[in-house]
Amino acid sequence: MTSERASFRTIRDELSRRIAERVWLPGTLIPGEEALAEEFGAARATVNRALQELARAGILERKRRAGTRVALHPVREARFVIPRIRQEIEARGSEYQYRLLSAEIADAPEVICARLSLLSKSDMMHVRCLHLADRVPYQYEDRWINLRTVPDARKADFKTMGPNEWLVGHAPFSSAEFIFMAGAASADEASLLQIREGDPVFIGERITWVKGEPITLAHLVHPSSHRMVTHL
Amino acid sequence: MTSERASFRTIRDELSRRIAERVWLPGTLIPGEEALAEEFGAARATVNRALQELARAGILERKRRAGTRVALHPVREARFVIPRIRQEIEARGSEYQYRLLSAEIADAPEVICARLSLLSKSDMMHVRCLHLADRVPYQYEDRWINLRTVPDARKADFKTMGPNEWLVGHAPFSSAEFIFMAGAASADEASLLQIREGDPVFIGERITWVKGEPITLAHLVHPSSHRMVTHL
DNA sequence: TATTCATATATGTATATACATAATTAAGCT
DNA sequence: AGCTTAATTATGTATATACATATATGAATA
Repeated sequence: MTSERASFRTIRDELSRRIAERVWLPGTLIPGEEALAEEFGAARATVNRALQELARAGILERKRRAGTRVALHPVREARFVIPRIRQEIEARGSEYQYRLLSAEIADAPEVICARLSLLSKSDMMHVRCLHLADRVPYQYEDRWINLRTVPDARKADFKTMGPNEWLVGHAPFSSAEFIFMAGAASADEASLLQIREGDPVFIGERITWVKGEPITLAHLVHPSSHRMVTHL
Repeated sequence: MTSERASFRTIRDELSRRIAERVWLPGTLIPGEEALAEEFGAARATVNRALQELARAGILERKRRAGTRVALHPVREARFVIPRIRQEIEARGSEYQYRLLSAEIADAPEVICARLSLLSKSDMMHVRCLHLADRVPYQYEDRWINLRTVPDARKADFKTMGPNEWLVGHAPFSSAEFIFMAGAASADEASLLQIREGDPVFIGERITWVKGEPITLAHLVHPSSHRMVTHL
């Protein structure tokens, strides 16, 4: 059809186009891999790769023996980059600043333990800090670190480097949970973020694990001017 | 090594483990495809597939000639499902209810046009509606639909079906932008969501396009009890 | 020293082939 | 009819091979 060389990208994009432009309506059974391979003058493996990518993106549904059809209820997914505060701020062309508020070994409250599925309250490090963009408060971070899984954190110096940045280099995670929500600023948060108590704030919570063991729980508070943007 | 059959999953998981457990530290140059293929007793293509998946997940960085290394600054991404309100509510075991507030053809205000990069204010459909979970307000939706790209929307009956649901079936999108933020409830929003004016709300904005043409802009407002949860 | 160029090399992709696996359909049996 | 079993079929995966392509490296050159 196209004079171009067959490529899984070409095929993927063409199929994607047919779906977007409703040549193939949702629910339609599309031709099999063999047929498409012939149509595009490509090998079945090449078509397979294209189809797998589209299935992974959620716009196709594939089943053995039954064939491939255009997703009827496309459970589509979007991605967002897991923000790393320094990069996020510097990428906007702003100057990044960091201020440590407190860092101490302390017993974690009930709530925190429960969130991390920890039985013991002890061996926890509590870090509170502030991230600024162009000298304006950008994010208030309240973090608990599990010293059982990351004992090195005892020796970490959080005066110059944020716990996030430190953890990235010392304790990679294998799984994570992210929660985003809106809330009202507490008195503490308000004074730190230079807003008024009760003002809306954008809150991100992040829990990370390695091999099922909880590493850290971060509670991240932004003033309501913050926007989390992502594309598909 | 393993007595199992070689498989790109086995290889992927094993490499993933080595990275998570810091056998290979960030920045390390890992063995080439040939070497890994030999180690796992698999073909290079199989190793390649495993490596490509890990690279796509952001934990490996690959460059031709230079080889593959463990990402130094893992720009990791997480995914979230693009919420479809009815499914979201029913998945929680709640009863979904829908209430149309208004649907009319109207000129869009400056702001809306700008967001959609539209020159003309006209040919727009403005829909406002409310989604409830177990009879409690769950989301207030304020949506503009571009009738130039989706003329069928004139004939759509938004009394029984939300515009989101209708659009899913009639105008698939090829690209989208999502914005999440916190805000304060306006008087209108407050009375609809049964909260007080000024209370924090979680706001999602969604713009979709087909082939570069804007389809719709949705402004979605949740009470602050709402949580957007996602895993990695 | 700096620049250009050729070369080597690791990854990227395409292909034919083969077999595995899930799931539907048909056949056979009670 | 109801059940079990076998054949069929589309996708899933693995492999050997071949060539494409980006790029690091060192050699040749200005």
